[in-house]
Amino acid sequence: MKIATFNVNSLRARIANVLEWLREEQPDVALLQEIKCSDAEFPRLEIEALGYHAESHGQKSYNGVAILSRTPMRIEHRALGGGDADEQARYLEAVVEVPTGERWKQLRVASIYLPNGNPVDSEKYPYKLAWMERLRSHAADLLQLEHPTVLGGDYNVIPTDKDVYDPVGWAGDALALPQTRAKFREILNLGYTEAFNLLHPEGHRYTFWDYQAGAWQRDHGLRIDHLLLSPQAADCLEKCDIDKKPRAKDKPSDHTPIWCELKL
DNA sequence: ATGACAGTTGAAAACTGA
Repeated sequence: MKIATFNVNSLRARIANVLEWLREEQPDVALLQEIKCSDAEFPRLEIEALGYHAESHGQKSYNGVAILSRTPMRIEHRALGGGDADEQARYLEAVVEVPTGERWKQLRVASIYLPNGNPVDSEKYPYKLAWMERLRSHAADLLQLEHPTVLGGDYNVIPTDKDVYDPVGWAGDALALPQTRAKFREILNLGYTEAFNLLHPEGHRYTFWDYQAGAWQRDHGLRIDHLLLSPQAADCLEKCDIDKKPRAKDKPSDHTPIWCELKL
């Protein structure tokens, strides 16, 4: 069972890259962020032609998340609680049916596009922290189910200094501030395992490289896309890795996919 | 010190992103 997350930076602008990635890597579940299109504009036919069920929580121009699954799924939530005035499409949660030999199991997944929060002296940073608290609260509720759950996506959080090429230069950024990291740890401390860090604690492995200033060529990257596993999912974790190939292709997203393999 | 890159909107230049 391969679950991948990929911030595509516009699904319509990236459709060729995304379809090629799906064909080459064959994830069973793909969590997409920054699709930047409404549900009506979602390129459903091309994706379904590759054998995926597709659900989206889209928005015109900005944000937008989606879940692709090879097997049937049902949507559980289209937003986090506690955000009545929040119009931004940043959350989608589904339960996926997983064939495991003689019987089917269920895996809960969420596609998360956590706010960036810059500039930190604007209203955007408190919005980020409030959104993280809403996520923490919901993540706590999900643990009570005691089911395998993967909360994956673009967290816009650099968890530690080993997850950024220039820790000093980024210390005051919304992605790295102590408050941001502490809120992220609060979620982990509920009982979630950050899959990549568990299997690759060495650090300096990135999922994002800015388009500017030759960041990709110089490996000036950030690790901000994460897969958080409930205890029941972490028990099944076999592999986790960052797939740098899509970032090296023509017209790439500035993010690259990260995936994990679960043996449910 | 500044801008550098890419996408969206909408038809130029502003806004957003990380």
